[in-house]
Amino acid sequence: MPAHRTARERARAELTAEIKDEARRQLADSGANGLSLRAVARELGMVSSALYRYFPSRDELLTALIVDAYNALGDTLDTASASASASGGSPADRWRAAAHALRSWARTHPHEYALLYGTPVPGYRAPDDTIVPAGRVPGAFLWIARDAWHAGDLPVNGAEPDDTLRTQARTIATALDLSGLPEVVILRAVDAWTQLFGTVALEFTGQFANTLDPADAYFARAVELQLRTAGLA
Amino acid sequence: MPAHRTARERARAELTAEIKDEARRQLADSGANGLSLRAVARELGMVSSALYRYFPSRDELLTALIVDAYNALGDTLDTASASASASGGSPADRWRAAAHALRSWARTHPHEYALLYGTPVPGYRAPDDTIVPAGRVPGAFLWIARDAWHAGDLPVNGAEPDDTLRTQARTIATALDLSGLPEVVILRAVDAWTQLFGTVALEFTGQFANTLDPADAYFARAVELQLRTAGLA
DNA sequence: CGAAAGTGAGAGCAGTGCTCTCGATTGCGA
DNA sequence: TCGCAATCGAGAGCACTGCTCTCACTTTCG
Repeated sequence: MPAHRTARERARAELTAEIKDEARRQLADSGANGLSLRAVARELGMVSSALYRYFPSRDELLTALIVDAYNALGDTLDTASASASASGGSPADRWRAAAHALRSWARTHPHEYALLYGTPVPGYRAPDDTIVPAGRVPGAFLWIARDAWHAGDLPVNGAEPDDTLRTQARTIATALDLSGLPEVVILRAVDAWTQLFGTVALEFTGQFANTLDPADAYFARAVELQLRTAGLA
Repeated sequence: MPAHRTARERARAELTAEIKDEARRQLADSGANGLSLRAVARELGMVSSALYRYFPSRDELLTALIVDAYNALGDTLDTASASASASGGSPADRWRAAAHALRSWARTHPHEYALLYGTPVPGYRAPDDTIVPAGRVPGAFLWIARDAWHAGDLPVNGAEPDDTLRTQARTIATALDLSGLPEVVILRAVDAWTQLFGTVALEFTGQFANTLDPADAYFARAVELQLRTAGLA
């Protein structure tokens, strides 16, 4: 990012960032439904119509926030995974660290988590700019399996998938840079990711209320099951 | 439901039902965000303020729809499970039937599914009237495990849970009428339910797009994994 | 029969997303 | 350096929302 040339461009970039910051702030304490363009503008001391020079619609603003949130979550997971690795942890330890980081992020950023994995608000749309950052989240976990495989720590077993699943596994492999991994290994890692996601999603939507309520113990147990599913333990 | 006494009571019950029907219709093609009290009233030929005689707020209307949706989903799962059982299916077959029924319901009722398992919109609320019907959904699956256990089809193995998990498992047991089941069996069934939910949720929120896109094959595979997790296969 | 409760209509408040017009400012090419 | 064009903020306005309050009318029940 080079120094912005004209004063206008600099001002525009700054204001765009300020708008996103204020929007993130409102998102954090009112949720996506409560995010109001007018309120953002008000808080920034400008009039609402001026905001449309920067974001053509409320949905575009939300999309920008979604991309940022995916990246923030991706960074969090990468950091957790990397630091577990740096301190001599096994692939299983990395998975544990990343899994707990995911749960923790969801709990500390509920509205952003909801933005990513909650209701796809309007009529089913998946803006193209979101799919790459979105992939970083499962990626953080699949990459652990990849590294374990390359280190020879991962057994190849389990039923051979059929053709459909094989080609879909290959699609995942190319999208997430998992070349060389056998399809079975990929699919088992996906299975484990699915389990992890399910646990977090159930807790998040309150389905554990009154039963598994402080879900710490169950989550820890679920992570161990994920490790067995993925072949990491 | 006895014949309603006064004409007023009858009219009230009918109108309440009509409001919910119209609201459900709007929900089905606009989503929860698009549900407008005024539009419902307009469609019913009444004025918006009159609607508040029947539902004190938009949220109350939504809560009523949520309860109905939980029950509709619960009925669907029960039916699938029961008919698999009636045609001589094993517990595993019942789980398969119910699991596919769950996915199918989610796909055919996306907005209602989103209402149940999507963003908990405002600031974390779980109206008490929803928690019993909500329990029917995991219940439909845990009851399959319970029946299999009583039929002696379910092995008891796996690591013994610690105290926290034991008592939480017992809470689930009393809430869902699973008396007699060992905690390990309950927890393994919960694990399987978590996996199932995760698979549906990931597909639903579009996380499989461009990778596991027609998710039929992967879902079938995931169900088999659930059966092994629960000990049903 | 008459009071009390229930009901619908209408106006109104405060808020929303978004559009359009109108000056003012800025930037770039001639 | 000057002038035109692009960009920008402000303001008014449209069509909508949830919700409240008042007022008249009807039903119910003591």
